[in-house]
Amino acid sequence: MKKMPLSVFDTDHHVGDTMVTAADYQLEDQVGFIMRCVNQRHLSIFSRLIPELTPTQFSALAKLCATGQASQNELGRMIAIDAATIKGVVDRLKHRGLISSESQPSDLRRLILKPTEEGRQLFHQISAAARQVSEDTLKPLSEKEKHVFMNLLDKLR
Amino acid sequence: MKKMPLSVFDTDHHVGDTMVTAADYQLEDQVGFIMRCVNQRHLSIFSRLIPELTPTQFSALAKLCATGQASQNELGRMIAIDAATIKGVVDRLKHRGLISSESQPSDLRRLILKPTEEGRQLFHQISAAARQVSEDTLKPLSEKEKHVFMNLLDKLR
DNA sequence: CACAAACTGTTAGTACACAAACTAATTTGC
DNA sequence: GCAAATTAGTTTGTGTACTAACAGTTTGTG
Repeated sequence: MKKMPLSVFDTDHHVGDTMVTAADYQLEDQVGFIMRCVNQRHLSIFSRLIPELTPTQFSALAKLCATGQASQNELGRMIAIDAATIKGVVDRLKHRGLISSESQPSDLRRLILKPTEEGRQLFHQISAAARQVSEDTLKPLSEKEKHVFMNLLDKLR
Repeated sequence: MKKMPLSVFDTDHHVGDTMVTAADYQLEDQVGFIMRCVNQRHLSIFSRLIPELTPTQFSALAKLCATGQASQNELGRMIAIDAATIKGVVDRLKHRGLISSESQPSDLRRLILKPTEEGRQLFHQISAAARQVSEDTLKPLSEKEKHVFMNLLDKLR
């Protein structure tokens, strides 16, 4: 289904009393809608290859392993997660013993986060799978298409 | 702070026992990560132009206006939302008087959903803004790039 | 006909994601 | 030097989104 040529988008609208019709808005052609679908597929690939963590949790752990340490808000900013959300993510990672936190003496507002040894080990264990997730997600595209797509996607950031 | 050049990304890793290091995984180059960022931007555009509804609620209403009616699960399937999630979406739309539901006599399991007159009016009112959302989201791309991007995105669905 | 299989809707549980409102600590600007 | 602004973290509330488990209902097949 949905294989009708785009050049034709159904012209059989217009009833007479209103000029706006349902037919001139095609939900399944909208960026947001397709992105949500693509994201669903990506999520399913991710949870299959990396059942231990959610994408968000992995992002946080990966960034923390890369930087060594960061405050909670700082970590959120680095991976584009707002303050209210990062709290829950950090709590869950902390609860599982993958990261540790202690308040910073020079600024008592700050919580310094660091990956634990167990956290680092887990990250190293699954980082190969993480690369595979990206590869699998882009699998429907040719090498050239992948490059073009990533380039355009980056422009929409 | 954190303004150290990326070209240097901490090379002081490597402990000796494993070959996998932190530096060879660049979070911000991964499809999933960038898609989440693009989605954030899209969401902010959407809620600015259409503060009345969330993208999911709008999808449901739009599809229901396009088809006239559908059962709850059916509606979910049409817009790629699972049964548990669509229930909440439908409940909220119903609560706001935008759609109505009645059980289908010929199959007592089914709830037949229809947009109310108010729901149809709202949809028609905001459908122009909805098109604008897509346009604004893709604004960073040229006409040619938009076409290429949508084509590739569709392949990843 | 009977009964297993499939389907519809519901609930509970987990996990983002963001807005708004709040406290506490620090930095700034006059 | 001190009020104002900013920053860090927390809490609450709303809205997706998916999994798993469950109760009715319908249907296909033996």
